[in-house]
Amino acid sequence: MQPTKLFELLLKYYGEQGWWPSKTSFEMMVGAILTQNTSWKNVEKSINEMRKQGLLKPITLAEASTKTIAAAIKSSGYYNQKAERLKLLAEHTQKYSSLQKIFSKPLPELRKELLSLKGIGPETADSIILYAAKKPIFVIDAYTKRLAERLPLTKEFQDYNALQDFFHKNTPKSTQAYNEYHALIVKHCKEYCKKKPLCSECFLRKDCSRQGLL
DNA sequence: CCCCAGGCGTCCA
DNA sequence: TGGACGCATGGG
Repeated sequence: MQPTKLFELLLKYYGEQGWWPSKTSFEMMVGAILTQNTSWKNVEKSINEMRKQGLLKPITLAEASTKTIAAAIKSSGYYNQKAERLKLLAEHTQKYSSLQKIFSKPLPELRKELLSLKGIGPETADSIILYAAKKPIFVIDAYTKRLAERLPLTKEFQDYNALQDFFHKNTPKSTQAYNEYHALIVKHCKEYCKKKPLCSECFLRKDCSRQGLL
């Protein structure tokens, strides 16, 4: 099946998702770190607690102790690691006068800079580039790999870069489309891709076989 | 009791 | 370069 066709089907079925759920770019970045290998439900609690304590701004977060931060984000798990990494992110942001200055860099340079920060790997960097900096990059996560493997969409699903290249080469480059596409994959997988037996119940399979796309 | 959740850094062959 | 492992809470 073509990636553009999959996008069309998901969009028609679920409608627009309007990601990322956050009020500011910095809050988005905080959420991106907190949600690493962690359910979004647990992250929401942490974000709310951080908001309550005024920790969602670079200035206050950079000045808070890791102990304070860790206590606030406890529900997200790995709280000692994540507290340190959030603090480093806040301090890095503070070094520039604003996030806008960081985000205005060319995409490859921005990606390299994000990847140099402790706790920001490929997925987190790409999420930030897409949802906070609003530049066109396709985010690969566990859901995307799973869907690509189970449909199957392609054989290039083992390696992060290979799967990302596959999407980049086979879809029109669009921030808005990539934003929706990734959100739709997550939405879909949360409902249908948790356990393998459910895959046969997935509406994509019915549509695909009906249209001879599998 | 188990497994999983919108990963990443480190270590080791 | 790639596979194992630690990190840790909350829900099913």
